[in-house]
Amino acid sequence: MSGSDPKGRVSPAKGLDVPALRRDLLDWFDRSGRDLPWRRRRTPYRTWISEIMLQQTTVAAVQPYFQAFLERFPDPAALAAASEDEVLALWSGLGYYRRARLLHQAAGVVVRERGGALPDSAEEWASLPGIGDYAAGAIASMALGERVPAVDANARRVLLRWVCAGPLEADGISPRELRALAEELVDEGRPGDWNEAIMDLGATVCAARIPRCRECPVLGHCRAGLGGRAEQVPAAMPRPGTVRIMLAALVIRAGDAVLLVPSGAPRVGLAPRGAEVFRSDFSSLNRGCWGPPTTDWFREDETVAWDPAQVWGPYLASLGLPSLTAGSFLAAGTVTHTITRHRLGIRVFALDLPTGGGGDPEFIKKDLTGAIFPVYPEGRGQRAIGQGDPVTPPLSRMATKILACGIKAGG
DNA sequence: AACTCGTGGCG
DNA sequence: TCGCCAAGAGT
Repeated sequence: MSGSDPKGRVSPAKGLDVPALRRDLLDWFDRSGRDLPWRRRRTPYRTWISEIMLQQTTVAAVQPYFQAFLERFPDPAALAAASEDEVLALWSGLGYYRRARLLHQAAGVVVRERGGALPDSAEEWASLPGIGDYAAGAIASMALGERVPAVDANARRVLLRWVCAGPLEADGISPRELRALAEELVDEGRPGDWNEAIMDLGATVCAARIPRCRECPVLGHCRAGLGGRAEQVPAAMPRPGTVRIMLAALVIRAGDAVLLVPSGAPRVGLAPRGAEVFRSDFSSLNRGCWGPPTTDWFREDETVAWDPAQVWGPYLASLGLPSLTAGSFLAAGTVTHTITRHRLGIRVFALDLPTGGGGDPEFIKKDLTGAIFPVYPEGRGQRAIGQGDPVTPPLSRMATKILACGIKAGG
């Protein structure tokens, strides 16, 4: 099954006409490659930021974040000098917040241990936090011209389709063999363009579902495509099923301020009767981001009643707030949100505290070691909730949804 | 080595 | 509505 090069060594190229394949794909890339912000001006730093943001994230979602991030942090020194909170605030809504924390850590390493100079080889890049084999290869090839592959899910799918007629064959190819194939194929003169071309092909033509083989510039080189079995390669990996979860969140407002607590803070609020705790440790979820206080996550059936006074009463009493009746709470509605495989139903309650008395924001801040931030009602000045305000802690999208629900219901 | 970590879009 | 997918890395 393996081809051989002119010196007779076994080659992993599996009979591909490598020169013709390179020419056909790069010609297509020159004609049809995507025009993306990080390609307009190629620098190692810009490539680094874009590659981290693009992990498991669509191009459309990344674009506005990329622009704002580079404006605020134009170089590694600026990024390293910022607080983690500020980095996370610019990441808010993008998801996978660990990426932002590792990026910030890596900038610190670059400044402290390398005098601010970014690595100049894939091997050195791979030693930085948050940089794996893929990102190291992508940055080194695209921004430094090093002849290394960048094997992400796109490249893996494209290469397997080229050399395998069906899913069983693809299943027989080890990660080592795939890596060897990828290394052999990288164009000597244009390694970065080659890697980008494979990813563009995978994103726009050689898609995971419903590949558009009739539009493919390299169909003639593709065993799976020529056999009409591209969609079956590689075989889908089994995934854990989704889990339905319920929780409640409390939006405590005092004037134009809202109470926020760190995402890893202990949950507050009692379990509704009949609900089974699914998860109570959130130390690794949305780490570094803030949001309104919430309960644990519960499994429940439809009959469970969430009485806000019962759920939140003891918590509020522990803060020394005056006793509150059920009428003090506003049932703001239910928000749905998905976090990886968890489908959340969030019952949002709002509670207005009188300002100027025992329940003013400073009082809350002191007793909860939480933070407060101003609320901007929807439509006023076109500002999202808390976004862009220097006192605003980083928020996850989940927190933003909860706040929007509570604020909207409150008028 | 399986599991975790966010979010939005699409068929 | 729902499952699948997207420029992965760390543990």
